[in-house]
Amino acid sequence: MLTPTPLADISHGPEKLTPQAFADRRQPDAFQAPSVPMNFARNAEIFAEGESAGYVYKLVSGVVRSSKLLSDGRRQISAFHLPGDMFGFEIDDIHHASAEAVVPVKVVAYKWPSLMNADVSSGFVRELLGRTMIGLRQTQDHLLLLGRKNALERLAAFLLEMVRRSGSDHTLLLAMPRHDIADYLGLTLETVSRMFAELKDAGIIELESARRVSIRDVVKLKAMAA
Amino acid sequence: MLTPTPLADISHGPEKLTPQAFADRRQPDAFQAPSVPMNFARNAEIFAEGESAGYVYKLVSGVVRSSKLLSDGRRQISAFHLPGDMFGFEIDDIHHASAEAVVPVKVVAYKWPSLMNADVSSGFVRELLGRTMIGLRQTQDHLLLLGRKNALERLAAFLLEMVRRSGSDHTLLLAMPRHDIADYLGLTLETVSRMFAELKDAGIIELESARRVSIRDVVKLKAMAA
DNA sequence: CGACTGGTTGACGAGGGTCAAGGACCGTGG
DNA sequence: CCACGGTCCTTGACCCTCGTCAACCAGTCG
Repeated sequence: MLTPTPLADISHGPEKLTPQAFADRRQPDAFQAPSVPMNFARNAEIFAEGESAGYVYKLVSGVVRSSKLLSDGRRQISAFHLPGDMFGFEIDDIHHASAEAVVPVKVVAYKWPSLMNADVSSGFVRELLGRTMIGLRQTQDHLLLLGRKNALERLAAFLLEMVRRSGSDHTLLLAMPRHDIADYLGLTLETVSRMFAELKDAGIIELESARRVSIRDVVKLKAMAA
Repeated sequence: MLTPTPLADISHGPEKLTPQAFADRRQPDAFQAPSVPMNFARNAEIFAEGESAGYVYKLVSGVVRSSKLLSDGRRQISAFHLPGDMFGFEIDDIHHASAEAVVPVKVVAYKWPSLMNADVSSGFVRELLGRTMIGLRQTQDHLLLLGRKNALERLAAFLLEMVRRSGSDHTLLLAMPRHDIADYLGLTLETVSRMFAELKDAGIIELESARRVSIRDVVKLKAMAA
């Protein structure tokens, strides 16, 4: 069930995975404490689809993507997690999506006591219910985007979501490459790139670099998001 | 906890909303009981997006669709609810999707005590968390379908989902029209119709009528669903 | 019988995917 | 210092899947 550890590209991350963090990751039982801090390098896998779900994660810093794969490699990213978000909780101890670090990431892992276990504190269950409900609502909004919006509307909605969640007013530093944005929006990276160009040509955004976006006209952007 | 119930009542009869049922629907406060039985006619609105959420519903018989609309009328159905399912619970007392009866429907409504209210029983919160988590997982699976599968794969997956959830082995009575299937799968009704024809021509299904589907080759159907 | 809802099928075109080439921007090493 | 390799991004040409528009058919109800 536990897949072999693939940390091929640790070297690309500015922040290396320490031996201790590496050990934590696959054998977190070594810790007796209720919460375990962990670090992951860029593109490192936090957990994989199908793996048994022994821990819940709270993101401290960085960005995480949750995704599902089809057998032929098609991928759908269901969410980007930002600091403060929790992820990885499941009802049946099996992860039904995988989670990877988009950039170097710090998390805190909590032992996950099979959800319906009676000795889980009521307050914790309530907190989790709130977070799960919010996640469900966001996912339903995303269904509408994937099922019914065109490419330009999808990118506009994505930029607005990122502005809102990152708390910045009109300048945005995207943590993820075009390929991840494409897999989040149900498009190809080429189409995402073309839509960026279209928004730029319309004077709605400015691209200081591929990852650094300035929103020049939020009103028009909201109008495009449908 | 999860009460399994026989498949939907799919009679097409235009069972009118009785005056009492209509009153229940908009002023359920008239009832003092903790649970209120209600009936809804085909296509009747159970609650609308944006409405305040005073009740949670448990489906007794029939089929319900949950959907969201864009301002120009594009619609995405996020789920079909079958008997035993619960729907309509929200974290902030505002419905973020609308719910309508696909066929004549019987539900039981429970007063919804602002979720984070301390006097909600812990058992109820746990039950709700379980159902919400299952809903979240199904919605994430649907993201993958909408973002990455083609028309034929979508219809195949839909038919398999309906077979599985209705508990039937290989004959299926679809409660919903092509238009609803299309809005669930992110397609047009014409494309849905063409994909039905394609599956029929391939000998994988048989169409005794538009709503009555026999699965002839489940293995091939599963292979098509990707 | 006619009106209405729901479903099928065909012709056509557009939106976005595919394939390919090339540019920008790294960090590393000669 | 520049060359090199790798990753990421952009842009163009072409084409295919699915949406649009329209006609027609099947049931059902009044």
